[in-house]
Amino acid sequence: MDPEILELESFLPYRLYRLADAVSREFSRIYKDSHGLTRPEWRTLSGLGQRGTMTATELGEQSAMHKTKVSRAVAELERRRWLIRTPDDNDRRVEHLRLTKAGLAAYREMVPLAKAFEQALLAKLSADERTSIVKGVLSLETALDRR
Amino acid sequence: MDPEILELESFLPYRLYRLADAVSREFSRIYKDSHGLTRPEWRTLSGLGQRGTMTATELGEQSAMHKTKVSRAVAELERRRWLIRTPDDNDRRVEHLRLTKAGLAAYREMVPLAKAFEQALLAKLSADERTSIVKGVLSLETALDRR
DNA sequence: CCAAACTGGTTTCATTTGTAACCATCGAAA
DNA sequence: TTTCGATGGTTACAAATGAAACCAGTTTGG
Repeated sequence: MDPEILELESFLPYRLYRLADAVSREFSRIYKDSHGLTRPEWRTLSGLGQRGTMTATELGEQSAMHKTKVSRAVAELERRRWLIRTPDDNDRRVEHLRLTKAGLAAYREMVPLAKAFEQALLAKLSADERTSIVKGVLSLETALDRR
Repeated sequence: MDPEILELESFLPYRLYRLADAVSREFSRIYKDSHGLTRPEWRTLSGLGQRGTMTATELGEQSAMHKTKVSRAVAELERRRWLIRTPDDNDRRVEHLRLTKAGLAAYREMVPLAKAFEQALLAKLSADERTSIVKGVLSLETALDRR
């Protein structure tokens, strides 16, 4: 392998990014086409749907989003009346977020679609390949965590 | 597994995206910190460094970028005098792009860093895990291609 | 008790991006 | 040859993003 040349097509960071981008783009149709949500909005909805109540900071940690993204996503979901904020009793900087009935309804509507999407994706792989991708992703995740 | 709830942390599209994002962010320091390049600019440089001469369309195909990204990246690299355009003899819409000496120098400087980055990343994994990630990514790539 | 450092969250501003419209030019078909 | 649809590439505009400044409230250390 020529050390002067980098073969982009086989360069792992590039392949990973391109793959994730393609998958994410495809998946985004579920929340974008149906409800016009952005990715941060979807993640916020999803996080609150899953956990019930969270603060903005917690949301950011759970869904790997910068706090400005969280802030804007929360504002938009609030505007839609899909979530409400309740001030924290002890710390007046903090607000607890949770979905309204409408927000929860939207979440519940999309969850099966999301799961179906993932299933369909994995269904294109052999059992062996499924093991590989899950294992490979996990190992890279943990490798990145400790550093 | 509760069918009403989606566990974001174990949802493959999310994990894939987060992983690629983290890796890409880390990697971007190589071209951003040293030369202030954006990702599309880096990919353009990289594509031309690897292949020698390409048209904008070919660049877009090779590096999975939308043509507006290519167009802007090419314009910027041209402004830096890192690449030059030569009109095609037969088709006057087409231009062939190639790196100048300065562009090539920058490319040659970054290639070893890029390779070292990839090596360092893979070095954190066991041989088994390395096989998994490569195999898993490949299988998903081909799964997405045929559709 | 008070200043200084810190934290949760928002806003501002510049940059990046995506979509669509656009301008050539080309190729095929009438 | 003229017309019309496709193609290579750029541009305009709106929306999404990131960095840094910011505000309010909280904790810590002197």
